[in-house]
Amino acid sequence: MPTRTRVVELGGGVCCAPLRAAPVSEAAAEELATVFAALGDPVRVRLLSLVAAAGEICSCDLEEPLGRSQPTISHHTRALAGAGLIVGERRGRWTMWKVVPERLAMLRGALA
Amino acid sequence: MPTRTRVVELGGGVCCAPLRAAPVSEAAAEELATVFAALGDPVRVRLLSLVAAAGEICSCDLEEPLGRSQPTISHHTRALAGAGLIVGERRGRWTMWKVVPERLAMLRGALA
DNA sequence: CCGACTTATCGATAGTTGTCAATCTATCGA
DNA sequence: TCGATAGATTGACAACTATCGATAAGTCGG
Repeated sequence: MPTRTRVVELGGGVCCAPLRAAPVSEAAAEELATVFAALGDPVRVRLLSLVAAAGEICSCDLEEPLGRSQPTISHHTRALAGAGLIVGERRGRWTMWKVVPERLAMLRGALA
Repeated sequence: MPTRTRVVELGGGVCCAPLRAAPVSEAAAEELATVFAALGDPVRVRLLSLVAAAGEICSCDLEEPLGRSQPTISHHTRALAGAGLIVGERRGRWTMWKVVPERLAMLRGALA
């Protein structure tokens, strides 16, 4: 059984409306919670921050600043990518990661 | 051992600067992750949404819409309150919950 | 093709968490 | 004081997760 990736819908999702506007549906809550859960780990918060600050960065340049092993870095990038917060592009030996600004905007919208 | 409340600093916290501006410190990441983790459960997302939409609501009026037992509701309100996202005020037999708008604004700021 | 390198996956483990039943504490009405 | 009600706490259990070592898969340089 694979590592339960929980990839969520991008763009066409059910959520975006502010939480306070009206009680959110179960489906929207599920999607929002998945994305928030992806940010619910300090290593991933810093990872996302590193990616955002760099604009583009490869996995190999994340190990040292985050102080985690290579498999653990892979685990976290996978989690953030599954939540749609970052995307990776394979470029030769490297996987270059970038943030998905619309995804962050979606979260801000939900918190508005 | 108590249920590891993980109450985070309110107001005087280390975070608020946008994630993308610069790699976030470990302390700031820890605080942000704690708050995001509190939102990383669909029941809590809907709970927060109910509180926000109602402006003020007691625990007893959360059980039915959320479809969870009373102890579970208490567990979730505790988690959200520990993250500073809601505050409860004991009023006679009831505990009335309200959202903490500044806390949501802090998260939006981090995602900006 | 071979060795070095980058990333992904697997397996194991320790720690965390969501859930409920049972129980306790506190408040209100009569 | 007594019974009813609201909420918190405890204990237990299943599910999930963060972490690493080992290994596999793919890519580049020579």
